Amino acid sequence: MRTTLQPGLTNRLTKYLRVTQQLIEEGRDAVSSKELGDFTGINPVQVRRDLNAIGFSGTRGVGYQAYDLVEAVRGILGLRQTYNIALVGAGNLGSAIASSTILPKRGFVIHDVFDNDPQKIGRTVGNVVVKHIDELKKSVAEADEVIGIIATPASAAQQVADLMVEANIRVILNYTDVLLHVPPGVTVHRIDPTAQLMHTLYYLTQAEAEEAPQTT
Amino acid sequence: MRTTLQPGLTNRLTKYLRVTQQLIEEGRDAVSSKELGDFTGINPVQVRRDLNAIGFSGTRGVGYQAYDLVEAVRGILGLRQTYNIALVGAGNLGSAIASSTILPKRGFVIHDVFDNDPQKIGRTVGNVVVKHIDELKKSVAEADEVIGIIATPASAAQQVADLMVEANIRVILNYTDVLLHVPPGVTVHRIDPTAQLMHTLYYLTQAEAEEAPQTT
DNA sequence: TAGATTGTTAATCGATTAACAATC
DNA sequence: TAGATTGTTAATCGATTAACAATC
Repeated sequence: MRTTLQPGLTNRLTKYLRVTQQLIEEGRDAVSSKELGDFTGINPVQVRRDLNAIGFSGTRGVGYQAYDLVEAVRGILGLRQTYNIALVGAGNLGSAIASSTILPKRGFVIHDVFDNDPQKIGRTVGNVVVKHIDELKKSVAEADEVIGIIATPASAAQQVADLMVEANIRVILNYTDVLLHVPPGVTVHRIDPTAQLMHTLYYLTQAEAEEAPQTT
Repeated sequence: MRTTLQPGLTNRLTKYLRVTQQLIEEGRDAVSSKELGDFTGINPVQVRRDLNAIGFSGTRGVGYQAYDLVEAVRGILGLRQTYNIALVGAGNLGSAIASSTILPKRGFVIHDVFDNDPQKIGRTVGNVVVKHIDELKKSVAEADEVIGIIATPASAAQQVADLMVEANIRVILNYTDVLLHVPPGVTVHRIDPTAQLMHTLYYLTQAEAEEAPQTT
């Protein structure tokens, strides 16, 4: 019965979701389209149209009920389940990711951590005991993991990606700056802040204080 | 003489830049609009139009000369200079960021690292000696830093942001999931992979294997 | 009541798609 | 030559902007 939503719309919905969740943590009850626009860089009229499009109404003069909004969007995006994640790399970066609450708060669980350094196998990062990378395929199958995170040195990234693809991982978060080559059907997201920096600095230096919303 | 380019265009140019730089590292000489499109999620026709718009031409049947493309885009975006960065937080995440080559490769130098933990002051992360957070304002002024990175626990993020604003930092990279409140003129970029994950998972589960380009 | 904010329309603008000639 | 890819036009689609009535 549910129709597939447009990419643009789902993309924006995820942004409203994260901002609203954070505002709730600050103790907020209602949120306006203007606020959502400010924090996401999306036009407030577009925000209202989007919420309308998913059948969610606000109150004139007040805004949208924050908690209900979160629930509505989670339902529509099919985000009521949790997802297990396989993390490769137990160095500083991997440890930071495994210990952070950002992912678990949104329904993502770092279920397994892998490394190839014998010194690190058996140690605990976050709540998880580090396993040898050779066990990746087996663990991924057992825990039904579709998401993999690469937090290794750049030199190992493609090799790890290959292992993940072979293990049937469908979404890869790549924290290195290597351009991973993967077959169609596997999605790679590169976590690299420099694009945003470059874009912002262009406006800072060239246009001196133009627009520059608090993006993503 | 130089006109300010459209936000959409500069945003896309930064993506072409990073992809092309990486392809050069792989030893590539030429790059096609189709490849740039695949790795950035941008339509190849748009890629060609954009490169045309900045006066950069390719060779039919071959593609665009990679090195020249990088130089052209860097020139247009005003990215020939380097920028000093103030990083706050010398834990796992801060250490990982300070040791990574991603930023220096693109002209961003982690010039100062700060923490408030006496145990960490004086230690070296990356190539930098950790200073006490109280020295932030002075160091930022001395090294002319306009970019700040927050890699602290979430509970300290807003406080650090306030210090950065006071020190005249103009662009903040926020690795926590706190929604920072900053005055107009200061841009915040939140590094949070969950929006991308949620978007991709929607298509993976609802629409089973629709589009899903290698974004960013 | 007055202020704030939603809901909605119309106009404009920017991006995507399709199609194809030009040319390396 | 044949294949690949650029350069460019026209049509469509989606997002932004402006403007304002409705209503809490």
